[in-house]
Amino acid sequence: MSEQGKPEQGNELGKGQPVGSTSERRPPVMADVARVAGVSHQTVSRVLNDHLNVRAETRIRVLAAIDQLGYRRNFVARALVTRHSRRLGVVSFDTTLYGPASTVYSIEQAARAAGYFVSIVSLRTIDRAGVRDALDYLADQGVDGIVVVAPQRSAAQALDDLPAGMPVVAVEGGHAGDVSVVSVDQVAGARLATEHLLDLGHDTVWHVSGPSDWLEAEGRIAGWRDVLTAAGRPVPEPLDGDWSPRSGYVAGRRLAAMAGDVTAVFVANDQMALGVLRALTEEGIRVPEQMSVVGFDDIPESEFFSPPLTTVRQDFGAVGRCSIEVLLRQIEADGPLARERHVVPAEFVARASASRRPDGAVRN
Amino acid sequence: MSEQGKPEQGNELGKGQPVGSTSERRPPVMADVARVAGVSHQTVSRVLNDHLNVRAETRIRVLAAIDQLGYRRNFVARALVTRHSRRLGVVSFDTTLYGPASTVYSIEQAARAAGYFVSIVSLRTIDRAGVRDALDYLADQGVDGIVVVAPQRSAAQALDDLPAGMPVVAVEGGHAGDVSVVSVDQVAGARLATEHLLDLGHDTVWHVSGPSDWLEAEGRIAGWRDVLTAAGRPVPEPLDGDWSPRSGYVAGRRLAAMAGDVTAVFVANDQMALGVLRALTEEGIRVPEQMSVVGFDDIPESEFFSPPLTTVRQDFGAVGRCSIEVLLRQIEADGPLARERHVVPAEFVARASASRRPDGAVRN
DNA sequence: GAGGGCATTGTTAACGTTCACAGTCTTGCC
DNA sequence: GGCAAGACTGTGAACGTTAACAATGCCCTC
Repeated sequence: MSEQGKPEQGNELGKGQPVGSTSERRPPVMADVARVAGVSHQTVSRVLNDHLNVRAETRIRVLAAIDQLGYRRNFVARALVTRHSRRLGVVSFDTTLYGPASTVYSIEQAARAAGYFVSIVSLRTIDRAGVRDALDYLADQGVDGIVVVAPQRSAAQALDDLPAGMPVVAVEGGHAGDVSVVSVDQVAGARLATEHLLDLGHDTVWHVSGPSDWLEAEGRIAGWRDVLTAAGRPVPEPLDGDWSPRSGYVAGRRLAAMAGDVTAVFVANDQMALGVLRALTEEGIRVPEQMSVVGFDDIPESEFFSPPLTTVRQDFGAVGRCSIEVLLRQIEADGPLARERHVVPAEFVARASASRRPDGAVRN
Repeated sequence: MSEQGKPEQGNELGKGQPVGSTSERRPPVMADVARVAGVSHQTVSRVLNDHLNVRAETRIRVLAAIDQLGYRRNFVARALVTRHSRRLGVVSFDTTLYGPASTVYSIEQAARAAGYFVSIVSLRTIDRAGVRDALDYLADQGVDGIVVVAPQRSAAQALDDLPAGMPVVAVEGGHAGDVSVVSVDQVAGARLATEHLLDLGHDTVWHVSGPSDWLEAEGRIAGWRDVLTAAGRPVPEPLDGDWSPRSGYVAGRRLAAMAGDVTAVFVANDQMALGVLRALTEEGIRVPEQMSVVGFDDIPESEFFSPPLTTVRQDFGAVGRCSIEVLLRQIEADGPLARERHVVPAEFVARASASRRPDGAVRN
């Protein structure tokens, strides 16, 4: 603002930016390179795209000209004519949470390794319209394909009305209509947790669940219930949470009030498990001596909870990599492929927060 | 793969996708709309861009045609001619960490609210070349501006050689050469934490620091050291960590071994503080009765640590919003502006992990 | 040495939009 | 009724790349 009369983008810091023969200030284009190299712009294009049938000597001359002019290819123009932007879209919900953040991270890594860029839309609230809008925006922006991290039922439904012909992969998207899906085996993971607790001699296992709209929450409930039912144990009413530590704390207070009756809890994620642990500690209930707690996710903190949390690990990295593989296959096929379903196994992680049923507990 | 002879993108699910008069399968373009509305393509463009001087009746006819054909504007073609993509780039390091994840999230929200899309590059490792490459890639992709979440010294240095003429804002970027910077006041935050502990009667305060390359770690050390020095207290050698709970745990073991001498610790982030708490718990050292612990960040979990963690809150949302404001100002000015510096204040959050100096402690 | 094939290069036309300018049609005023 | 100003609309040319095809030169074979 205090400069000499608004330099009007003529910033001539000696940035070493080479200029062509003409005194243009606009960045050089293919035609400029062609002129310098003494070839046609098409030959420049061929060199850039690694076409065969370019004489080695010509290639060298072109590369030299590119170097001399500091030429950089204009991807926008390229995208216009090829109809491919080499960009992928990602729609996700609250990328602040550990799970989505990790998934998106590995998606980005995998995409970039394959030469694709990633545009992100993070949704604050989840509803069908919001997801649909995000998909439309991304389609308008010309992405070649979209990964939808759609862990809610309502988000998964929005996949029914996606832009025609757009390659899409749903992560944690449940049995969404036509689209391919990559997800962690929530049901099996929940089974592992519940079986572990039963194996330790507990009569039954209580459950603090995630929000009812979430498919993951649903899967974890299903696995937990399956095991209890199969073992002929009573199935207590789940206490609902919303993934937050606070909601776990609230549930923990209620569990504490039932201590003696309750000896084992499977909590649907580690953050809520932290809240449960806190509530139990406050009420003077020792974990695992009086009550066993198992979480889900294996966030980096879990190992250092008091006590270290027994939990179920999700391999978010594998989920991200797999989803990109599937998506790129669709994009490269350039036509509808049979829908794929991939399930990444969950892994049980035993630590110190679950142990044998306390002797004093009443067997009913 | 098992379909009838490769439908070749002719998926005729009755998607309600309206088609033009011709039997083209390609999406309609402006010229198609113009034909249907009986106007020129330029008039369609004017309607779309809210130009004045379009008769109301004409506008209605054009909008009707757009609706009928299901026309969607091609942003790539638009970007080619306008030289503006309405897309921003974000370069960040390990978006799995709470701080970067929150910052990137709020950047994305703010950008989208302003009508911009966001392309992300997450760096796995930080070095000058990596950051420079990321900047170049994004510039090639035609973003209108870039936010660099550059909390490391080496990343901040890479800002010295960024693409000429590209608007850039550094988040947590320290005193990076020419570019505008938005950051949280790390030094003041660390002061608050340290002063609080001194106010509680502790003779001095130990410190578990972040990795030395990080500017944030440096700022927190500076604030901590300032306060101790100003108060004439001994300044213990900081124990280094790497932000991870595990490194906090390791530091915590060492602190536990010195219990009695050490009565107060300021830990550079909440995750490491968790590790410290765990180590102290294992060694039977009660917090805060025997040792006070203060963290930094106020992650959602902190409130539910045992004991709930006294810490310093960073308003990542404000940082993200502010950085987008600054960046958009630069972009809209379309020329170099005076560099800006914005500092977001940190907020002290008192909980239960810090208390008065234990009586038994030796005053040296 | 003629002809076919291949390697190599050039020419022209898209891609779908916006910009610059040139028209045409109103409208109001004298 | 004529005229000018302004409202409205159309025409042609970019933007920078790739695709499609044509053209050239060379080598090898017969």
